[in-house]
Amino acid sequence: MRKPVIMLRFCEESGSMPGERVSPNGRFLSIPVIRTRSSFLFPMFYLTTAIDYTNGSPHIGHAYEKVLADVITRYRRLRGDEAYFLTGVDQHGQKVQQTAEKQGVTPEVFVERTTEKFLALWEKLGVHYDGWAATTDTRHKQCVQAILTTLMEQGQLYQHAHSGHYSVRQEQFLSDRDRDASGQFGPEWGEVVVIEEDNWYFKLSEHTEWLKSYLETTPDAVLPGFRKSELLNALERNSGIDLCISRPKERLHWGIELPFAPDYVTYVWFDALINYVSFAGYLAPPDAALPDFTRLWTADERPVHIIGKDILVPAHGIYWLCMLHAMGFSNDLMPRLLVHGWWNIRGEKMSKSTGNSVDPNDLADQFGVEALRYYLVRDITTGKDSDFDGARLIMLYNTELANELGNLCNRALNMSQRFTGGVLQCGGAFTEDDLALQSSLAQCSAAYRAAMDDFDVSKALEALNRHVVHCNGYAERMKPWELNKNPEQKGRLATVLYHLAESVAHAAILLSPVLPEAAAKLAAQLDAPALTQLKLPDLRWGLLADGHCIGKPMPVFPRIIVEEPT
RNA sequence: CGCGGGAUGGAGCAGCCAGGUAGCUCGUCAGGCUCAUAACCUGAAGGUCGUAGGUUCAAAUCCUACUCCCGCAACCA
Repeated sequence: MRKPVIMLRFCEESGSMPGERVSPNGRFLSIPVIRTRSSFLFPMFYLTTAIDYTNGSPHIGHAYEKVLADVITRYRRLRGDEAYFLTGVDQHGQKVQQTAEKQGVTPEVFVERTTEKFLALWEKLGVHYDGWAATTDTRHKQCVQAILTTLMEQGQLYQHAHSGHYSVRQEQFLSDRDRDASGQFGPEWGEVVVIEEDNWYFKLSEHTEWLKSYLETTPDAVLPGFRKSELLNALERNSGIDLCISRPKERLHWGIELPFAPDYVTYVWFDALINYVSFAGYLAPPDAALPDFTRLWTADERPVHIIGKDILVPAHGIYWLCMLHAMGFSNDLMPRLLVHGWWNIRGEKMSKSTGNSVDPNDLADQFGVEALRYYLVRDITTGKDSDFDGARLIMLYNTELANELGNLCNRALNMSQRFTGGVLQCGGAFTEDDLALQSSLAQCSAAYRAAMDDFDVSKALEALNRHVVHCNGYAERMKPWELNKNPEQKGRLATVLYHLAESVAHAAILLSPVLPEAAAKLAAQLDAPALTQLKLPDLRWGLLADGHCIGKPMPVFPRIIVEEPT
């Protein structure tokens, strides 16, 4: 069975100009302005997702992974780091070949159609990647072949004849696991014959001892930690087995040809996994229009591969790390594997066959992109599984965004407009309540940052929300609407309103990795669009200047109204 | 004895790795407010943290056994 591969892409290189960039499908993606720093002192943060297999339509799990990667990338830029985000599609393989045949089109045409669905979804969801990894890309093929050639020269590959049971209908070898209870191969396999076939193998077994010690001595090799024990266990059972890396062309022609054996194509993982380096500029000629590999792939800021728990073992945790080791990558150049969980449906694994898959396109249409993005990173602890629930999506959006943050912005700006003509005054003599609010902001911002650094987006949003709630409580206690009735309290009124507006400004910035559009709207209503250009190190009390005039309030998060079923 | 995860007030979760008054959101009940997107704020009820043992001054947290739920089970070349 083929499983989806995940990849990540990267950020703007230092020195590049802000502006528009043409995406692979010819659309324009706006690229955020990156504050440049010395590339020698500050390595780039390189993040990849799995590359999705183009044999079907994207589902909620695909969307989750890409939104998570997008949020993390945006956060790293907010931190002031440079980042590069690579994602893409895995287009080769037998299933694609078969499905294309069924539909009476060439594999090229078929993958182009399917790839378009993914591209359209990422654009819709505001997933802004820097690099697009499509495995049919010539530059990728050249890299795969160059790596194979080198490994061949180094004696890492060998030819071997394998004989076994082969299903003619399914076009695959069968193992004992495929036998039914009576020990026979069932009718679903059609005619089963015993054949012998030559193939090429990678000496995986020569690297497993190294892998074991690498995993045991590297705390952040696999995140979250509990996944590592699973991997180590699998490794125990896996030792002594090499990896077949070829398929004869008579069975599978839709793939990358082995450079030293033209009758074969490359096995999926030896093709797909390499995207992480091929599209990062590994072994690429200077005119390939790819990033500078030495800037992306560094020991100071090791790459992060975001993957689903289904492709940790064996693909990424064993094959990929061993492949890199064989290619000469040292321990301090091994990528970190950030393993996320799954969205289940009513407690069960999502599956097309049971008809319980969820279409992210429909969700975005129904509830809006903002609500969907927020839900996908808010209602799951990174690494664990969660249950998808439309009612919770609505609840979280309505509660935390509409009622709490949206309403805070709305009431703060409205009072400023009505009571002080929209003009803010920083105030002076702070009361205990003022200082408590400032302290809450500082604490929540710190908690937000710590959680985001741990890739725990949900916890970060919870911290942000905590300050918003504090602000609403502050408003209740300070009662600016009462202060407004007493001319002698004008100064006090201005100070209170300033605390609320300033908090909204901070909240907008902290929210921006998750909801960039909403953050921009909040900044616009504060009439301070430059807020969106700030970085975390710039954040301090007093973002809004004394005398600043804010704009008119407008609900940024209109409540989602659920119609009662009759 | 295959592997991993989960079992925490009505619902959904965090906390467990680095033991020390059980926390969050929703829901429920009562009250307050009226600037605001019928939004906001305060208070209350509600939990023997799956079961049984063990370690400890102290266990949701560490150890052992067990029960139930979920997923995976490489190699499939």
